Amino acid sequence: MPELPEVETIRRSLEPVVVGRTVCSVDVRCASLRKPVPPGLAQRVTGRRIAATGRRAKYLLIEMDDGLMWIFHMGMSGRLQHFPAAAGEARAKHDHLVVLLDDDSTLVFNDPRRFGLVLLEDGTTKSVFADYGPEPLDRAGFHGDYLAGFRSRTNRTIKDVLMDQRIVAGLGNIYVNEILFLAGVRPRRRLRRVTGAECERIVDATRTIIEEAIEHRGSSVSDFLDGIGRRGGYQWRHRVYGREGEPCPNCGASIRAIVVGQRSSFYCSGCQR
DNA sequence: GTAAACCTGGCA
DNA sequence: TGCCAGGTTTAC
Repeated sequence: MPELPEVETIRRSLEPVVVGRTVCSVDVRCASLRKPVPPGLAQRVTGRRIAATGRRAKYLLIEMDDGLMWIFHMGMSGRLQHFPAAAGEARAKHDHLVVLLDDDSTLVFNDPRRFGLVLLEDGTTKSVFADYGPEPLDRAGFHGDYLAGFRSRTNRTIKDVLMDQRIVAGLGNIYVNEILFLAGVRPRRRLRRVTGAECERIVDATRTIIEEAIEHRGSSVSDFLDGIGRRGGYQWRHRVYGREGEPCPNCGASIRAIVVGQRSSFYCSGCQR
């Protein structure tokens, strides 16, 4: 589910209802996610106040008032959702973490497939973000020359490169398909064969698509919900993702589906070279 | 590089 | 019943 726009949407929806709240308790109902939930997590956050929310790549950050960073990754099927006091009692299947706040509301991490992650960072160990590339919306870090600079270092496809979190952090399968359509570049093209001008176009398209997607509060392809249970709206605006056989919005040709790097890819053979 | 692995659920 | 899914890591 959540790529950068979805995680940012979750963050924005949670911020007004969780910042300033104090954690009363944490019920870890299932600790076996992609990695085990850190032992002692409940003890370390209970009694602490939530100072801020943040996001890095596809990770949601909850900053505690003692500087401890509480980090969530949604994997493919994770949700982080806030429930007002009255609604807090009903527990659903796959509710792995239930956080009780001091206004009797709850923050619940639910993840059927358990590909998600819950982490704590206090600055004493190597951060999960240590090897991560720039944010796609960071003009200073992610620009045409930066992308072009990888051309001589790799023989990978442009799609594979854009999905690599060490090169640019936060893009996933949906948005890379959309970006490459807007930039007019086929997903199977090798980065080394992509021109400098095309690198610029790809960076521009990235900005356009990601900003649009955030504006529309992310894509609910099957079941994405934000932090207060709302669906996103960007799925209705996908130009190619999931649209095999439908007409290209530009030229009307039939959208094709192929597999690139084991992931479904969609493109228009008329508009993308 | 490429495939398989980790899981569950939904759909044809 | 089999295949597919927004992600990431690990093993040939």
